[in-house]
Amino acid sequence: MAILGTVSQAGAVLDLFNLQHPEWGVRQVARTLEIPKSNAHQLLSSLESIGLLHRMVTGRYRLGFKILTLGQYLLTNTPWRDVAHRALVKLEALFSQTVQLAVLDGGRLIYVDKVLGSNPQALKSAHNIGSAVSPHANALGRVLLASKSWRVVLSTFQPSGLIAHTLFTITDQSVFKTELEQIARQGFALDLEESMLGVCCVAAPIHNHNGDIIAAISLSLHSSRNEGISDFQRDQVLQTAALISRSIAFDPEFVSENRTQARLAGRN
Amino acid sequence: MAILGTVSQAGAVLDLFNLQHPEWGVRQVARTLEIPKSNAHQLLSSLESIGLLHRMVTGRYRLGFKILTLGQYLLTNTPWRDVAHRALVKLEALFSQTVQLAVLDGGRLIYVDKVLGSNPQALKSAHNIGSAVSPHANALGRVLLASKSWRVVLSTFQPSGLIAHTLFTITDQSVFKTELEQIARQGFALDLEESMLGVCCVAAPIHNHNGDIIAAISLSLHSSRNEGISDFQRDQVLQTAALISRSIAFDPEFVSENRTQARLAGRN
DNA sequence: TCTATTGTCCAGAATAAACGGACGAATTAG
DNA sequence: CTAATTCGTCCGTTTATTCTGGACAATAGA
Repeated sequence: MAILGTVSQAGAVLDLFNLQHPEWGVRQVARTLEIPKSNAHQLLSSLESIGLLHRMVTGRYRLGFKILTLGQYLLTNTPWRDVAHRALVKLEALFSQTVQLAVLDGGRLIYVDKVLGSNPQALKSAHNIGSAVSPHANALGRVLLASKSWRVVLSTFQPSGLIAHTLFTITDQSVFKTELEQIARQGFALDLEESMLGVCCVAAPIHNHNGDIIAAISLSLHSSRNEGISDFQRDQVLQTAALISRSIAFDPEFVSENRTQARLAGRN
Repeated sequence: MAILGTVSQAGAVLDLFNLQHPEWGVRQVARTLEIPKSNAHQLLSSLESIGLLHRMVTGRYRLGFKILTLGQYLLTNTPWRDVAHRALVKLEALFSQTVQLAVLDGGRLIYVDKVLGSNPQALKSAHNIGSAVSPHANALGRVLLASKSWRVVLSTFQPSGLIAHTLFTITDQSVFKTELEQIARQGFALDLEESMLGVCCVAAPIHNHNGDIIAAISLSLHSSRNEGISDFQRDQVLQTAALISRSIAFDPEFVSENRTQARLAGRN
């Protein structure tokens, strides 16, 4: 174990920067993190020196554009994303409804791709690439959580608990646990107006060649809790996810990629 | 001064991850950075704990998806990007040629937005959002460098020097300095097949309300060094950049935004 | 099955980071 | 226009951390 305290603090500083607080000053950071001003100043200027933060002429700090570069590296080096994108396009063509792709990282559901539905009534409020939300009130999040141990799942909604988004959101832990077990058995998750009123989703997991769940896709549509999702829609989402999983597993490019690159890099 | 050594090293580790090397192991990092294995292990696991890296089941590391989230925060909190995007759309509609938006950060030119030209002969090899290139052989990069001191400019192409991309790339430092001085005087930069054969660009700077150059836009088209860019095209790019600058300067949302948010945040 | 390489962990030794205060500059309030 | 507050920056001392090399088990390869 043993995590470097300095890096941990640098991470805490980075976590201060979000949609509501795009810009931070030295004393502001010091107050919020309850550390001396000198320490906050060191952390901010150090993070600037490695490009993660950008120092304004006012002496205040914002996120650095280098983050975009790292993000592009990440997206480019995630080959299953291209496979999934093509499959999502086909799925959208079938239903004219919004489809999305997401992963679970750090206990948060992070959207990685989307295709907006061409149907005029399709969901247009889809998340941008990089949007992070709590996974519990979401078909995508739950289908990804279903493969994790209950201990890990618990940590994703601590300390705030299962926050209700609508009156249908599951807020009881034991009910939620039963729900996850059912999702793990049936291999897909439903969201019946639990994240947003009038919106229902179905999500299915994507596996890599080891059988691990690495991502999930979903189909979202305006529907009531009673109407829900049709069996045909659900099956098509499941089949699309299975198709993506198979492409990843059998395409030699993906199976061997990690090892090949590791070997090449090791030659240095 | 005084930059935290631990953060500096963490930055060096982060910089290892790029398009060619998406995945790194402990000993591999230790060899490359010439640090003990234990140290590399601590840095990697610490960077994972703050979400910047993701640990594979093999024990190797990749960039973490949290970076996408930070990138989305950055893009959302860069309001002039929306203003510029609308202007870029109009510029593309006028010429049907590819237009791009970029900033200078950490000595690198980083692309922030683009609109691909609808003309079938338009440049389709535009950079993705987040792409980072050396600024010297590029109209966008040079118009941004022109506002910097020569000392800063020098540091952007050290230690490799002015690398030639085509036979027209300026590789002599004194010639390059003269070129930058001319760009600073005339307020725009040309790229006549210096970055890619058969491609010419014109770029103009965007100023904020303080007069600082914060970004630049460019128009790219297939053209020979002799044909170059027409005066009309150049003037339209200049006018578009000026329009964006004025929108930023006079729109009260942008002028007061930083201070307002600072004040609100300070109330905590 | 045997070998080489990997990620992980531990305890002493070496060094960096944390801290509080002082300074000048910038901004706000009167 | 002036005064007072708040800001970012810097420095020297105290304190705590990180760094290092080696041993271990697990894994992948021959």
